[in-house]
Amino acid sequence: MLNRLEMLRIFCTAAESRSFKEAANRLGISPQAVTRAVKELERLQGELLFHRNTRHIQVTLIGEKFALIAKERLRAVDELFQTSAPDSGNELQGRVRIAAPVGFGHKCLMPVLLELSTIHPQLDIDLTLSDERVDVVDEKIDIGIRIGFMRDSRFIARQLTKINLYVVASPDLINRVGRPASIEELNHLPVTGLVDRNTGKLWPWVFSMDRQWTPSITRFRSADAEAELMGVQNGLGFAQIPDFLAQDLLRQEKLVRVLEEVEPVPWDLYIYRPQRGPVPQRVRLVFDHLVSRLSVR
Amino acid sequence: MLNRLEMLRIFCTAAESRSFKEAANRLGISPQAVTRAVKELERLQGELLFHRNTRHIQVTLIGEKFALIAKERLRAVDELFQTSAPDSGNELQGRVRIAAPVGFGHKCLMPVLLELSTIHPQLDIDLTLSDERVDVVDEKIDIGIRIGFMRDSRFIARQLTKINLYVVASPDLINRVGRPASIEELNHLPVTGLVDRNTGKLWPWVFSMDRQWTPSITRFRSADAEAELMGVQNGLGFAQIPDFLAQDLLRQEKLVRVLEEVEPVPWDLYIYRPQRGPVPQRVRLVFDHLVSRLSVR
DNA sequence: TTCACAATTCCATATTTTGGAATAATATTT
DNA sequence: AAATATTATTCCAAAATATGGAATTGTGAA
Repeated sequence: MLNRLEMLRIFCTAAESRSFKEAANRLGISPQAVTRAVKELERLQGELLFHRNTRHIQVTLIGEKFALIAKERLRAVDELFQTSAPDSGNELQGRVRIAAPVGFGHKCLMPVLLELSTIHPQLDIDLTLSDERVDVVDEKIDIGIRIGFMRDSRFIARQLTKINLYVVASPDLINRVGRPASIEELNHLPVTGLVDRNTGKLWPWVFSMDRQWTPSITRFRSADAEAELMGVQNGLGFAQIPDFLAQDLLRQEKLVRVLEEVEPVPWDLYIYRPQRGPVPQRVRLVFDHLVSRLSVR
Repeated sequence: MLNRLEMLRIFCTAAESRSFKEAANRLGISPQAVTRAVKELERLQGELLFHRNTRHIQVTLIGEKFALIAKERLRAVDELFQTSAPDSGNELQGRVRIAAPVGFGHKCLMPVLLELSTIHPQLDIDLTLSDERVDVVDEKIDIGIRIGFMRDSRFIARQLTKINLYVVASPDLINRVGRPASIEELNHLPVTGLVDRNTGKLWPWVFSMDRQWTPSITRFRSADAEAELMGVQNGLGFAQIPDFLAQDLLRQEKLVRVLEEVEPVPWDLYIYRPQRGPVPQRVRLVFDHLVSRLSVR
């Protein structure tokens, strides 16, 4: 690893991640690369930067101090390469780059953005939908929406709403196989699964009291939540899906909610934008609009 | 050029040099690399950083401003990699260990070191002269001088000067046996040989177009180039010796240069120092002084 | 205990870097 | 004015370096 800048970047990201794997995902590189970079940095510094074994990492005291300084200096150099877009920041005109989870984007964001676009036709909305969280994306956006709070001073964040997760199935499936009375009974019922793109594995279903359950045998699986939802509508199996995807279908009684008594505590959805530089008028406009339209009342 | 840190380093050095070639020498890289790095940086910045043609460079106004900031941030990052010196590295006092080839050491290095020692009497110069490969790491050398580039990222190297190799003999020997008109004729003339301490064999003489010739019968041989030179002065035979040993004697007409038309391409002499750890002030001082006094003009 | 998974190592493969050779352009010398 | 020398540049084959899949090791959880 001769590229010291990348070395620092990897280290700093790792220091803020819960595992090298997570850091690797955020940077869009392989875990091996993280291992290598950290090791090399440790060699250069002559200091252990992480306590780690095969199952756990923990940044050392020295590592933490180093990360603090390195982060700042890294930012300073990165800044040199940000081609200062000579954009007229005070116009209500121009591009606004937004990133959000796929399902939420389709169901909730699009309606609001379409509305906005009608009111302000000069806006050029650039929407990136992805369920992964990638640093590279964060660096190139004006506004982001994601689940979970972001502890990162480079961004300012606001809570938008809470997301409930429902276990649902189509009415005819329930007629055929009945309702599960407990989490365990899911093992004997047909289910569909949502694939985590990072790992290729299924997302575990979550329930109250931090209980989890991961489907083993599925009737259908996909990394696309909406494809899964279609499968569920057509009676392929039970699924756990977020409220914003389910609401319409529940109201139309095309889906039925089950296991309501063990539903997990709702997740928080946040909207955030980078702190960097002056915030162009148009970004503030879109940000404020999204906050007001998507917030819990 | 993916390594942005090196890109900045090259650009900053170029901005302070009178030519890309000079910058390349100072960094121990090729001029092509400088061209490439600057070009790439210009592409990234979308700005012309140098006015230049094939004979001249001139940093632009924008380039100069950029260099000013970049230099500072580069320094900040570099600093992260200088492991905090627990030893009194910041004094202009203390030992500096230098390794160099014997002949070069006597003729070229000593005058400069004596001068340095006068200016900075606190310096303790430890000079190791040897024509064998020295293990720079094990021997804890601070500064080394050797022929040929060292491709080892643990060191930073700079080209010092070029070394020409002359075939010479004393005037009276030439009167007696005449001048060789070709390399082959050396076989029938008295020669002296220089022993390679590593192998015990004679160093081959080198000529243009990669031709080599190894003495078989010699009148005198030694691993000490200056002993050989004395032999040559006293008419023992022809010898191939580096310019810095011959120059004075040639000027005084105590030696005569022959076979000038087949002299080899000059060799490059490099000075280098370990990258690792903090570079003590005194080492930097000596290094820079040697570079400035021993460089090709 | 077994299982699952993260960190790591190894290594073949892919990518990037490198500097020599050739070229082009211009300053300096003849 | 012509010749010479030098420098920036481009191109390309070779060398150096980075990359990630496969296998290994170790650990926490079931």
